Amino acid sequence: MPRLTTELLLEMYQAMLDFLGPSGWWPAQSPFEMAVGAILTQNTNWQNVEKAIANLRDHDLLEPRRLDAVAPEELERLIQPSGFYRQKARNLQAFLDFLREADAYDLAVLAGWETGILRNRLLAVRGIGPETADSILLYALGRPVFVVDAYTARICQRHGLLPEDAGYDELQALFAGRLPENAALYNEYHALLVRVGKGWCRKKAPECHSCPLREFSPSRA
DNA sequence: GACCAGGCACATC
DNA sequence: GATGTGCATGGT
Repeated sequence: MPRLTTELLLEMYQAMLDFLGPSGWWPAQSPFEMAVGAILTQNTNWQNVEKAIANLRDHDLLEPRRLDAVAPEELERLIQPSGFYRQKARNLQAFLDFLREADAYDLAVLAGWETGILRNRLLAVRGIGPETADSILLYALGRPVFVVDAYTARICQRHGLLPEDAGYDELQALFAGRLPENAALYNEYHALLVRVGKGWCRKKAPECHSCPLREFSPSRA
């Protein structure tokens, strides 16, 4: 197993960035829209999420107070294309409950919260687990929190960067413990990992020969 | 028609 | 604490 250093992680980052260019994540017009997208994209293709977001936008509902006033059946209908729509309607409502109770319909209010406290509060919301909480913290709120997902795990496993049984927290610590605490870096790093995962490090038929990370293999290190 | 997608909650052992 | 299962749509 290669020794995992800050230098190696930054080399991987640069290799992906050189090859793919900046990602421009997260595609959204407001922090609230990003948070909604983070909930809707759980185990779901982003294309389907875009349809649900477009429905909400068409009804001028990408705003906490108005979305909070929508009937559950109507919310289910609008987000139906994103799949798991009954679950996700409940989850969105739970998130809106949190915002209302925190007096944070204006998400800028959350700027006054310490990151660890806020993360725990998000994790207490039904439907928000580690990845969704961290996505909201990083992409919607600009906190330096490294987001881990299925692609991150797969890439790390394929490249022998960690034991196969590593969990979310270990995976996160692998990056966060070695990289400078920088939200912009974490943002782009995660986005690049997802793009590499989609493009090359697929479950079936991986395209390792042309992968931007092909030089970072266990055999080389 | 099977497989996959930027997870999570809940039940069970 | 680990493992299994339901949730649901749309693209490949």
